[in-house]
Amino acid sequence: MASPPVSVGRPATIHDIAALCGVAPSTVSRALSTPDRVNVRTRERIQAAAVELNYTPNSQAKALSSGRTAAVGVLVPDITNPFYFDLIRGTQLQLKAAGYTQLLVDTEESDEVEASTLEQLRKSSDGVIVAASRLNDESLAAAAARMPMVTVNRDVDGVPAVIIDTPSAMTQALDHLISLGHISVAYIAGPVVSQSSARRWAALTQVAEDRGVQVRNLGPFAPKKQSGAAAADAAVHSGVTACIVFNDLIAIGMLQRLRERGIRVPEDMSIVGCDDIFGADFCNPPLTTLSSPIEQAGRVAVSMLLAQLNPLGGGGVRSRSVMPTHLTVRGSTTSAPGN
Amino acid sequence: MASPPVSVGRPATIHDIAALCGVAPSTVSRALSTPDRVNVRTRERIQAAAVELNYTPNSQAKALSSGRTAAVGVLVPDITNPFYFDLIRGTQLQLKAAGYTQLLVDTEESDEVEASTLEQLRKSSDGVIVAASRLNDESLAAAAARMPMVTVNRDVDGVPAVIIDTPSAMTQALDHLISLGHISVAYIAGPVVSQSSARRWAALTQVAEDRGVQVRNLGPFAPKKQSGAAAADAAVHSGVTACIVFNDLIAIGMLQRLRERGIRVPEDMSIVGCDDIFGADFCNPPLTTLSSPIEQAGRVAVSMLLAQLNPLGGGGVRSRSVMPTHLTVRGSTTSAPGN
DNA sequence: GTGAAAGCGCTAACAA
DNA sequence: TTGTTAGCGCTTTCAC
Repeated sequence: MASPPVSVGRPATIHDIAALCGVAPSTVSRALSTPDRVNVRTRERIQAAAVELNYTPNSQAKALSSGRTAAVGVLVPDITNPFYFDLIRGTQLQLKAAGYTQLLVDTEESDEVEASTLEQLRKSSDGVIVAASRLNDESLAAAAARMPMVTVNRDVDGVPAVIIDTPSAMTQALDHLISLGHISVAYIAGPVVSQSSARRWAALTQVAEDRGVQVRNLGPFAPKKQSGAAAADAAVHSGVTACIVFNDLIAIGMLQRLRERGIRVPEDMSIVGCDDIFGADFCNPPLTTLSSPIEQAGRVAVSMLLAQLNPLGGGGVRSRSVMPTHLTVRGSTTSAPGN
Repeated sequence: MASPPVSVGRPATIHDIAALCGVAPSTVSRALSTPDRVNVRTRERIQAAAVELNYTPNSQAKALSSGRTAAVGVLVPDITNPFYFDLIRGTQLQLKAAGYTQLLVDTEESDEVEASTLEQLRKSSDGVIVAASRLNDESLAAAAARMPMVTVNRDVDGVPAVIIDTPSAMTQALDHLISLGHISVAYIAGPVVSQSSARRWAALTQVAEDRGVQVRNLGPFAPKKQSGAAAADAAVHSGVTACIVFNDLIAIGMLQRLRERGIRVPEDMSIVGCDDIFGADFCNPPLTTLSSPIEQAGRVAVSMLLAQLNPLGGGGVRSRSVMPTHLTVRGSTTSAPGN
């Protein structure tokens, strides 16, 4: 690589290019952003000059005058929850491909942080993707009315969403347990503000009724591995022989606790998690769980958001996208105790 | 909360406030950013009006005129590597506390992506934190000369850095293995472009020489769990009885492979990882590994960067910060085979 | 202590 | 096709 002939001073602007080419700055602007609206020869001169001067557009200036920031906010409640890695990677890849910058924010499971972040992002981004929002429906709908938004794992009227196919998931999980002979099952609930958790419980009770088995609700528990101990104790105390757990973080914590207490999984207690996070395949014992294409969910969310931003012809804007789920069975399989 | 008396139209600007208060826009600007340069009474009127109009400064405009973006880029090679969760959370918390926005980018283990990201961030951020850079020393130093930078786990002349205390880490790991009777140890190397890996190997050979034991270098391996299978096979084939592994991701992969092959850990082979990532405590068997305060490393990196940005009085700018390490021993402990 | 005015770098009418 | 002219919302001299 030849050393670039850059004047080491301040970064080049369209004015520098304009001067070098003997044209007006606006022509440079056009040549660079709408090339077909400019004479081929001048365009090429300008593009060459841009390269020579090592020009990079100033995104702030662009944003200020155009009103578009080319940035998208991505809000997750807890960045240390592995569930969000794949989601984040999905959004990041898709956003980058579309020329957008991702502004990732960890809202720390707090509705206040989430609300203030959204307010701030209203000006500094073109739209947001909100995963597992902790806001109530009203606040979320209000925020969505003020800025382009796509939610993930959260269904609110009028807000485009990517969600997991919960009914199918719960059906697969419960049927699996039933096939092992379980008739008394607990649902280990997540945070009360988690719509995912509520949806899972609702779906589960429905299937349970249909199948004629007992399910009981235990919790709520924070979506952390540490919560697993309390959850495990509660499950054991309740006398159930199997648990469907809000997420794998809690489920893995339960596995650890049960092992400490000498309760064997799955011989004495069956556990089914949700999400198939990093770790679910190598914990001890390996965790049976509900898997979904999360990275793809991230990409879909981005596509839906960009469709809102650039409503060019073709199909309308999808308002709801349901990701498939399947049960991943791991470890040894045993009948329910007493069978 | 009373419903805000906001005109639902476009967001308020300092002009709106100025009009409402009968002062000049510049006075509003001063009242809001340098309050002491404004008469107490006008200041209070202005601040009240700002609240009433639900004013939020436009960060783009601020950036354009002031040259400061109040944003900091954070680059990691692979966002799905749990090692970076804690780091990212550390940077995020500290940045938010200081009023900065975090721009997180996954550089996908690619030096090109990293370089172009840095170039782009030069204009759109006030500085960057680069974790485990895949750039060569020259490029990285050049980039650091163009913009405020702090590296994590990467030591380059003239670039402020937060690093792990590698010599101590390797000493602890090797001494632990020696105390179990091992005399033939392999180092499972990470990517060739990883300075961390090189540093660990260098430190390890030094300690090994001092202690009079054999260490051999196996690899390189990609820092992914999938690489663990090849690494495990290589280790077994090499005849060593213990491995010190570049990172926990690979180490966990090795655990899985060894278990498949019926090779017991630690009875037949001892494994020591690095990083103590999510999963190291609940994998099977639990992983003995080297732990460091990674979230704190993130916070320290931010502090060092902000010190560069606001070189106000007090101490000078720290150019190097070394995080402590300790060995976390997990699982059963057994003597080396043959002892 | 406050106002007027000149930009920051770019886009977007509107003319030419 | 290209140039001219206004701004986008804010900071920052420089006067008053």
